[in-house]
Amino acid sequence: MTEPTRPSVSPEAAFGLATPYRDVTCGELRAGDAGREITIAGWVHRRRDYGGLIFIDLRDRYGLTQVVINEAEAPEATEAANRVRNEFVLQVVGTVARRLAGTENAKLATGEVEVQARKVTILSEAETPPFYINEPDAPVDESLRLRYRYLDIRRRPMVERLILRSELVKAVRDAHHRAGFVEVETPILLKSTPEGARDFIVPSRLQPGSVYALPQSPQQLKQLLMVAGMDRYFQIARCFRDEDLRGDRQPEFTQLDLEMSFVTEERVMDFVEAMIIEVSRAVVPDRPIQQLPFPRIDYNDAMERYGSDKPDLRFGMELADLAPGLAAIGAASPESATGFRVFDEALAAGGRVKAIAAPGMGESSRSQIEELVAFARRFGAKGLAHVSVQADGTGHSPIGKFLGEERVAAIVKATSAGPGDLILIVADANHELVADVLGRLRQELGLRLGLADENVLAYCWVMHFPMYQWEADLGRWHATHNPFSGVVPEDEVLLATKSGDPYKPSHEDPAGRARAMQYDIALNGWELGGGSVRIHKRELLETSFALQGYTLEQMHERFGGILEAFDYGAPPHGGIAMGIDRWAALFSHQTNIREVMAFPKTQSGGDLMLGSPSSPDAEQYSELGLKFVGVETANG
RNA sequence: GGGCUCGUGGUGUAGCGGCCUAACAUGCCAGCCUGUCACGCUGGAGAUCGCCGGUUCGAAUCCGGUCGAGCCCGCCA
Repeated sequence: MTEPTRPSVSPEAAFGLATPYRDVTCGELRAGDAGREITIAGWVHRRRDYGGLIFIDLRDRYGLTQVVINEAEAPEATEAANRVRNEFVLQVVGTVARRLAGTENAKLATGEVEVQARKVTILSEAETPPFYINEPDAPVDESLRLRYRYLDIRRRPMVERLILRSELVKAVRDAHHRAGFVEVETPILLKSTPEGARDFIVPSRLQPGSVYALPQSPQQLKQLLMVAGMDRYFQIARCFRDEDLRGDRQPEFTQLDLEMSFVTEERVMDFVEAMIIEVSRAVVPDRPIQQLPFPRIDYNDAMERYGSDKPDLRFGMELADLAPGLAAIGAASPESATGFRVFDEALAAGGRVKAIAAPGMGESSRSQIEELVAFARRFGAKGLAHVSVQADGTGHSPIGKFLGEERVAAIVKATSAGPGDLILIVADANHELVADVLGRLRQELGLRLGLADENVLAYCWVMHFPMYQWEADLGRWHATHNPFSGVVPEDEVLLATKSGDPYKPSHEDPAGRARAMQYDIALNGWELGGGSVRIHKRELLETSFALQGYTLEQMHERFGGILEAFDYGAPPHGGIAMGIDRWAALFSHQTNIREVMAFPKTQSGGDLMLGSPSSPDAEQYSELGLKFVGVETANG
């Protein structure tokens, strides 16, 4: 205590919003405050000048308060107010008064009162802003918003989204602390982690020629924390991936990362589900959760029924398999099973013929259908057949002449389509392609047709992903999600190759049928997160890595730390990572995560406000032992 | 790496071969106005149409390139 005479300040005062510049914020005055002498500060939202009487709407993040300056009563304040323009920062001293009867503004929370100014001080002047800050609905060019992000954030919608995000993170932290989790920070300067995406690299000055990698996720570290006995860890972690951007992908983003020891799949999912419910109710209490407990769907079922591993369950429009109905009718001719060659070929090659029924689209014009065909082709479909269901329930189709009435009727029946619906059919030898194209069509049309209630939160689990996908060009298995994911216990025996040597994998290995203890959480058609129970036994991990084509040396180079740690007593453990940006975006009814990030990057990875990335200066180059050798281009 | 869309006063848009000496709204500036809240009224300033090149008698308008933003495919969970 160097200042023993300094009076102590109460926490109420220290925590309060009052400051030497203001007694109240712009959002809190009510009728009951009438008569108070106050000082208030904020930005000029709008100014209305009557000559002799000036109204100023003063704004801060808490709200808007009307200030009145009456020339007859406050000539000096009027002089200042005459100079005031939009976005000036003011301090106003005055009296809170009820507004004259009939002049209240019901649109404002503070609309019953106004501040009658005695003194107006200009704390800061302002240029005319490059876009409207006081009109939340005015369209603004994206690059202007990003270049002047500090002005964009003054706008109400951004304020609300950033506050919502803050509440989301707070609710997440509260839930985890209550469940005994410890929040541990992990390094940003890290070693390359085997996630599959490109790393961001940071050159080392102390060890020239060496680099750090920014974490794609704290995956290995959280497993090490389990070995370390932390038991329950979580982190709101910044992650980095050097891949091309999308509306739902930024080069740096935030994950809720968590890991638990001595758990099964069930136990992790139980906690995560309860946590999600609690967070949802805390942050968006008005939005109903469609189904509790969350539906749990096997990966294979999700692909069969929705054509997606992140199905939007807010609407039906499930994929229907047309093959059984067509087969029941028998061959159309000795040469053709269905009468339509495209279907015949897909089925003969072991592929699929599947369809969805788009409600009310039966009257679609030729060009509207063409647009759907183009959509399907973009995702690899060779074509898109359609059947429109007539008022009498019969199907009408350009391919009807090949299929015949009976088969068209079978298609209508298989899709449960009704009058006025449009059935869209994809046939291909590749069953994954059929699912993918129809899944994308389903999602697109579900949104276009307004089938998805925008208010509903439809969470669901997707489980039992295949452990591996075959990479034909590399001749090896590749972990579908995380290379540490454990295998479903009864499938452990499948972690083998036909050849018997795990280093000689082939497409026909039993490993291809093994299911992972892997679970994804989807929300309204977005992948919100994914996790797994990990392999904690070293031998099993080595087998799994071998199947993925890693030799022992490669294994040690990339995963040496964790392999060694596993020799010192690793508990069974599992966890999950969830996209905080996506969650906040979905809570805010946004389709782009930029809208819930304070300072996002453009699609080309730049920051228009600060001008990053930028060239290092000469000194930085030499300190780091780096030299720019140019970029290879097509024409040299 | 590729496809598509956009780029016109401060902002948002219109104009899409000559009628453009570029229109509208809003903002901005000045004046008037004592109860508005997207205040109102009057007047004024403000863009050579992202940039470079080409086609043409003539280009904001057509073509090519380039830069920037967005959406998407590939990529990425």
